[in-house]
Amino acid sequence: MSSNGVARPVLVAVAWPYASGSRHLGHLAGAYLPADVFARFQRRVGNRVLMVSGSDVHGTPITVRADADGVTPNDIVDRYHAEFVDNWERLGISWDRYTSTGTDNHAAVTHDIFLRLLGKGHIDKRTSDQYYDEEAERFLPDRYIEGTCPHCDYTEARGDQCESCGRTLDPEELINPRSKITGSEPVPRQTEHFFLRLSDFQESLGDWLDSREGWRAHVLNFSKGWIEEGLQDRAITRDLDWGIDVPVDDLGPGKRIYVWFEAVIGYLSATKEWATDQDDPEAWRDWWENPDARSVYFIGKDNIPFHTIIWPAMLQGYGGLNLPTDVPANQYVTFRGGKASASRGVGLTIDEGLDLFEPDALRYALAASLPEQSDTELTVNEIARRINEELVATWGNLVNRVLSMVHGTCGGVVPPVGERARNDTALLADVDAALERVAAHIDRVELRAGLQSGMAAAAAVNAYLNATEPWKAARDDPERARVILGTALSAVNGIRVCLSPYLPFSNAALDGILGPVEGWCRTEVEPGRPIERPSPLFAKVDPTTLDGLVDDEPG
RNA sequence: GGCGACGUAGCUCAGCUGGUGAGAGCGCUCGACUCAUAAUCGAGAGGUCGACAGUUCGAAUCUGUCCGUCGCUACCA
Repeated sequence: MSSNGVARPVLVAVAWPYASGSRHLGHLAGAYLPADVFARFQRRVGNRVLMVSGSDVHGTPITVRADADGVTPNDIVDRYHAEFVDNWERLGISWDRYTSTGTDNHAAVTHDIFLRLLGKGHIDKRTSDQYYDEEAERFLPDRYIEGTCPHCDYTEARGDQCESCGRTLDPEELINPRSKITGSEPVPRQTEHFFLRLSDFQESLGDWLDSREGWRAHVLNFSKGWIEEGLQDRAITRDLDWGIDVPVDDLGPGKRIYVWFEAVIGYLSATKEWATDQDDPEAWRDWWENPDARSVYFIGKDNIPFHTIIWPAMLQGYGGLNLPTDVPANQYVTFRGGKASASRGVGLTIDEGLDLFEPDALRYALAASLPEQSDTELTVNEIARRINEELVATWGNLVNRVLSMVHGTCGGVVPPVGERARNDTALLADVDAALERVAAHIDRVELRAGLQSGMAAAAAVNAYLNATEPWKAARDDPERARVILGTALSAVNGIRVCLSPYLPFSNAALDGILGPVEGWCRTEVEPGRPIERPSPLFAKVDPTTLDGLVDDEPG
């Protein structure tokens, strides 16, 4: 909420997962989990949150994958879109709209932006030489050309990169190039493509970036680096038949809009799709045209230039739409020192993670390890350690110990508040301070620190219980025991609000036990409310079930 | 090759524009407690802040070189 307490529109824009394969825990920690924590917090403090994303279904890698599997691109897309939707469901990622770039609406919005930029002269048409497959009668994207790598003599090198030595290539460098489609030798031929004139925005983007405050240093550094090197105009069409068609027909067939030009437009088109679905087609404007609106883009660091350069350039060129308020890109989660990659079998896919751990437990472990400042090394054992030694031991156990005592010594009901002593009110003041600390951290997208502050409050309640020893008071001074336990219960009820953006499932369970809490505050649990014998909020992970898993195998 | 980072206690990480004797969590040691998922709480041990050189009254923090790791390099997204 804004400082004057007025609800503010907050657009939570989240990287569009690419439907070419399973997403892994690195993606989850990089974008989806932080976005969800942030969105849940913003909703709870009363802001008007719209959290949008969808599956990115176009582009060359998907056609390559389809060819390799002997199926259509649609088959690939349908398979992984369904998997993603299932992932989000199981993880409790609270989308307001999760769609895909394959909708008519998205194509229409993309065309609108393309045509506006074309009309304003920010898109122009250029001629270049490109390899052409005469047998297939089509131009070839770099990835569809294979040949021998000039650096390492690997014979299966692709036109964009050699997978053997890892160097990036231009297709002209390949020795004995051949078409991946027909095997014939491709020949250079003139082709036309549309270019986004990024150079038009060199100065305005530089000024904009210079005026950003509170952005992460690595995000700003990287973006300014692009500006300093000089922005190059960039082709935004490709020789492909899988993608959004070009809304002007003077390029001929076999051309599509480049995925990255249209994928970022998804943030806008998904918002419009949501509005239409609300029977309020103009509602999207509140997040895109209202100067008080905030837009926060959750992405991994590999997507930085698309969100801090290209998309802002498109928005500036289009005119009248809000540029990103912040792009708190995360670094990488690494496994065995390398970037997680489902395709190379490094790290766990989201599916695999969910098969091993409860959703809240997995969310906790990842949130505690978010790569906000630097790459963070993760292993399955580290996840289990976070769950067992931190989540279960400090928080899960606290809830269980308090509920058990209330059940056992207060006649199975929440005791009246009674007369609280100084140490009681001091504890509650600590919890209230924690609520403010956590809120400040989450609002600045310092999610690790926010979680840590919440856990510190839980540890303070444990210390309070050790000091006040209600189990002894229950024998000597039952009235005092009831006051202590009522105090502890109130503290728990505040802390679970601190943790609710991170742990939605267990928070919902506590809604059932303690009654729901609205807003970002600590409330007293209603006296007289029955408390049954509790069962643990989280199960401990048995480490022996993890033996021989992914990160113990050669990577 | 070029660009951007990173290398801080056993592990995972904080340390903003240089300045009270270098931090957190976990692990470890010792102690307390026994309500609680053998959970909790307290105390303690443990670091030449990658190496070397420099700037400075003073550097983990600035500069340079080197070593190591990683990412990006605009047709992967």
